[in-house]
Amino acid sequence: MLAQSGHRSGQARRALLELLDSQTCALSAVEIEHELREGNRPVGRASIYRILDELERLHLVQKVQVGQDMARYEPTRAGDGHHHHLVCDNCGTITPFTDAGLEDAILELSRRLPVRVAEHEIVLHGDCQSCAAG
Amino acid sequence: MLAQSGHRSGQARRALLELLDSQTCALSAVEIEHELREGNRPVGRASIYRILDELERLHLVQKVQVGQDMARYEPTRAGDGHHHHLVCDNCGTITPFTDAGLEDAILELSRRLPVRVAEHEIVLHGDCQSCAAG
DNA sequence: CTAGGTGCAAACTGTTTGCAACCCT
DNA sequence: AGGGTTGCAAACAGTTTGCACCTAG
Repeated sequence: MLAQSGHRSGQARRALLELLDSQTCALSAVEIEHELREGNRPVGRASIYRILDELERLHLVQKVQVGQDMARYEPTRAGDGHHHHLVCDNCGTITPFTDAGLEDAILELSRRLPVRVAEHEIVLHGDCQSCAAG
Repeated sequence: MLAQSGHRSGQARRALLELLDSQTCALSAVEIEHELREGNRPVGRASIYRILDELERLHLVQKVQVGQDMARYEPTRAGDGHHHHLVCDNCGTITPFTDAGLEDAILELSRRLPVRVAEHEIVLHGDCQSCAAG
């Protein structure tokens, strides 16, 4: 965890990084606060937002606006972890997925556009498996 | 404007629909309120949100979470109006774009996934033309 | 020792809700 | 006339900020 980009360690920061690293999909700030409290590493709300903001600037986490309510954050892993989200409009469940064809299309599109595309975020809306079945 | 899905007309609703129809890209609730006030058709904040919520349920407008702050709304036109958004991380400008390859990829992906995909939303992050140039 | 990190509580902002007045039909 | 519709203001939730304390280096 090379957050040595001119930053100190600090317990809150460490706890948050460990939590994020153990997660596979996006977490909201509230969920993070709750998880940390459960794990006996309580961290103030303010610190959570401040740290996440910092990590985002360092491109270590990405803020994703899946769903319609609160923001979610997830670590930007090297590529094997790259995925997108399917949100169930019925129950709100968020499911990650990957698709090579989609990535190719975006790559090609990026070349066509007269801008520098740094990140992309894809959100599919629909009914998740359990809701579609019911 | 066939909002006759069991709903009445009302001036606020009419004014909002007319405004949305004249726009080409997504508007935020605050922008909508401002625009309506400018056009001498002031509509209460609450009504704006209520109407937008209703229109979304009727699939006449789509709520898009572009950027990181407030929600934006735009009419769901038959297909010619379908587009996605590129948001400049530097100045916040939002630019619409379309890409057939992307749509194809999503269509194919939808078939592969074990869920019913109703809508999709793609947001590219990067630097817009003016920011990249500066 | 001291600059940066942290927690608390108050301030902010976008969104929602309660309620009384209003106006299409 | 009557129920959906609207506006106002207060309530909410997530996020941000001010400030005093603390801790890593």
